[in-house]
Amino acid sequence: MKVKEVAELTGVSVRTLHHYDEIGLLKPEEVTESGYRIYSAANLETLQQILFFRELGFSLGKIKEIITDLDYDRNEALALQRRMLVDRRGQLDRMIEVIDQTIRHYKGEIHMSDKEKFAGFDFTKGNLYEKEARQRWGDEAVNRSNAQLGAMSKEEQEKLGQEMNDIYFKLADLRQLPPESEEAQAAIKLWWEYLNRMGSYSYEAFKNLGQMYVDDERFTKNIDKFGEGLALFMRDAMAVFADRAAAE
Amino acid sequence: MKVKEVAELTGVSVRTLHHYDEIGLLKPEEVTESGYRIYSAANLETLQQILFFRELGFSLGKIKEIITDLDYDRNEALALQRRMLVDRRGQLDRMIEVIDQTIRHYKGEIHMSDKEKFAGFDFTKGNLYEKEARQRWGDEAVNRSNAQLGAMSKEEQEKLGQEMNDIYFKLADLRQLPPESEEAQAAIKLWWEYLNRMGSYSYEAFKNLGQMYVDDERFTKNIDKFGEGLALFMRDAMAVFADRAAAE
DNA sequence: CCTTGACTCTCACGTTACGTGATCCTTTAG
DNA sequence: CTAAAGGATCACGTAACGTGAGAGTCAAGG
Repeated sequence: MKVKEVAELTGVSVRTLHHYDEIGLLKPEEVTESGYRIYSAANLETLQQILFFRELGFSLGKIKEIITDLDYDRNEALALQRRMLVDRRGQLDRMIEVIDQTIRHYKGEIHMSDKEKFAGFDFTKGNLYEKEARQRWGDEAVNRSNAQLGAMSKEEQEKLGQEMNDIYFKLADLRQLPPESEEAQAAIKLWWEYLNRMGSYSYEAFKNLGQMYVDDERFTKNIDKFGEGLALFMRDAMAVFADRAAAE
Repeated sequence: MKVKEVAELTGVSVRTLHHYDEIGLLKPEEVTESGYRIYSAANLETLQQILFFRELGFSLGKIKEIITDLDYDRNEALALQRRMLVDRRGQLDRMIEVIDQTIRHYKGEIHMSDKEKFAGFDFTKGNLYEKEARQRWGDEAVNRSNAQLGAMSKEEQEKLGQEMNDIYFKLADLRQLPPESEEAQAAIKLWWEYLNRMGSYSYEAFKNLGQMYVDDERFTKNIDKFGEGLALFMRDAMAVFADRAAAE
């Protein structure tokens, strides 16, 4: 397929395709000797991936990193994109809620604080890659959770995925603070509660899981995509949390 | 409130506030003699509006046009924003659907055409202002439709609003073509069908409605916000459509 | 009163992701 | 074989801020 065809099929401009070629994000499978770009079916699939990530607010640079990642897995990516889209939808829901409130506010039916008026705008802009360690939790007793997940409704699954995202983001935001700080501990408590909804953990297991986040580089790598040093931070916070809880 | 306070409350950066001041989009209520920007509660409400429109993809220039419009009505704007957010959510739903399909496609469970793979990406990017003439249709027999609307479920209402939007956008895209062209007629047919779901029209009434779009400047103004000359284009296309249909 | 740290201001250049011609070459349909 | 349509490559333009740099301001504490 030539540029215009691709452009019309996908809705992006020809210039955009040129641009993506220039920056090495999407190089056409073939270039004729006259210089024409020819795109293959595989190219189209890559483009689809690119567009999904772009819609999710990733910079082209990040997208390039992601899709040229050596162990990039399309299926994993799709699952991730799905969760993020569901997240986005949830955000929109909240914004719609805010609008409804605002309308009622102007009607004098209710009162809204300034904070509430902007509650819909907490864009998780720090676009961070996920790739979710959960799939890789073949080690710990976490495979149970997958079985559980299977038994859950789609809605419940989405809710959980969203929640997990939120917790990671929250933790990433706090990672400069000392792990024993109140905020950190409050956030890590959410993580504890989250995990325990997936299958029960002992304080020991929780602490060990944290240790694994830094010992096993697969975990480290994935977690740190939410923010440099997050794995380390989580390990420390989880240890503090477990120790304190056990001492009670 | 000073800049940082506003920034933290609303989630925008200080630089962004500076920028909005620079381009005259949001001037602080007051500036101290030392040059500090002081924002009022009214400023915050304006900012909320700005952020909603921004989230909906409007350029800052457009937003400025909109909110400095003399007969700008906050309540109308909120209603409009709500509809557009619902639209966006619908788009996300479609994208999620596409992802689900794609996943199944890779699993080999189903087949997807290239077209289907990009079905979620028809971003109605031509960000155009609506303000919806419907509210102003006190003239024609269209008040009936409002009564009907009242009897409809929220979901149905949203669906209709979305559909209307889509039709306007489509027509705006085609407005350079001759009104009797196939595409134009196909699009105007959608409009005919849409209206007839709201209450039945004679071909005569339909044609007259089109004429009104250019005669009554309130209509013209509102319609043309979807694109310069759209009202004129619609009148012509509607006339052709009505004449042809009546001739059958 | 004075210092200090947290804010604030104004340039002013940098960045991202393309848009928009201008100019020139290829390809394809009649 | 000759347009018209599509493609290519510069190269500059734009939108919406980000990111220091350098300098003034303000409230709290010593």
